[in-house]
Amino acid sequence: MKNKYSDILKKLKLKITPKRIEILSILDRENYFKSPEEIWQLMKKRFKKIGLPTVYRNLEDLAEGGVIFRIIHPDRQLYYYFCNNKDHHHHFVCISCKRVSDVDYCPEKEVINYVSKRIKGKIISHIFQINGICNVCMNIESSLGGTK
Amino acid sequence: MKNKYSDILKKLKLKITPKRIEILSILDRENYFKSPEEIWQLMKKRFKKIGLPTVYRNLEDLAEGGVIFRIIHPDRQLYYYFCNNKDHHHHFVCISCKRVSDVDYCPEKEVINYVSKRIKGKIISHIFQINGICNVCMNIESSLGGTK
DNA sequence: TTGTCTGCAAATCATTTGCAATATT
DNA sequence: AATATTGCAAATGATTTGCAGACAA
Repeated sequence: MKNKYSDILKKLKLKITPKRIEILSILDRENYFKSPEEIWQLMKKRFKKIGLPTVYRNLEDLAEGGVIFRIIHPDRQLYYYFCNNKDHHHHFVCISCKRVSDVDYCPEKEVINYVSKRIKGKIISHIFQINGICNVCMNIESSLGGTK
Repeated sequence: MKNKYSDILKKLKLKITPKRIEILSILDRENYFKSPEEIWQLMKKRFKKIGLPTVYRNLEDLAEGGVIFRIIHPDRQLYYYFCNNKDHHHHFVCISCKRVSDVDYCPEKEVINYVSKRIKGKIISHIFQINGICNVCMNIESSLGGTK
């Protein structure tokens, strides 16, 4: 299990430090997106002296390496999410519980033509994120009773 | 022409102030996304004493009302864009010159099924933005000569 | 008039940076 | 040993807030 994260770091040419392993492990543990601050709090359980900048720097490096993903949030704050899905994909984000689900569909191919023909431009990247309510939260909601 | 903006503000139940008119006019003038700071600089030409918070507050209100759009940018900074397109649509953003072009295609319908069947969730909103190089910038680029 | 909008000054707060000490390879 | 990583303290900088005066309806 530890090897999984070591391999990831090795591929990114990042040194294998216990803190990086722990960050990946924390994010991999649950399908929720997390803020640097939250991750820092969890890290402090194991590393008494860890600094918040370390968390920020590592999250940034990992996201840059494409190993974790940034979640777009109105908070004007960064959130991160790890998933094992190696193929290009997108995310469904529950705005209630922060759970993330992979969406194995990418709209890029639908607009390549549009962009090249009509806009005569070249696509470099794209952002696609679906926000909503996950099934768990929908059930909670409905069990709270509520036509109103 | 002035009526266009007044009507917009009226619909949003916002008071019709010269500053709001000017913000809309500035954003409507060119197809570029702009930061609050940039807009503020432009505003100061007419309103000597205008404060930056006024710009922030109004941009936020207008975006909330769906009249202007937020552009997602790695700067961790807000940018705004105005377009006359009333139908639901998305944007192609030139990362070189900040020009925005409308994309009259929405991927939501492609994933409604996916989300309801496989994730069993409910979509509330979605974000789709295409980043690239516009035709103007591509031509500049290629005229700079460049196999390398 | 009445509630909204604005300017100003100050606060907030997530994120970043510099640098010396430490850990990884 | 050589280089990358980290902790700490301090800086940064976009955005927000409180409040009293000004303005739109």
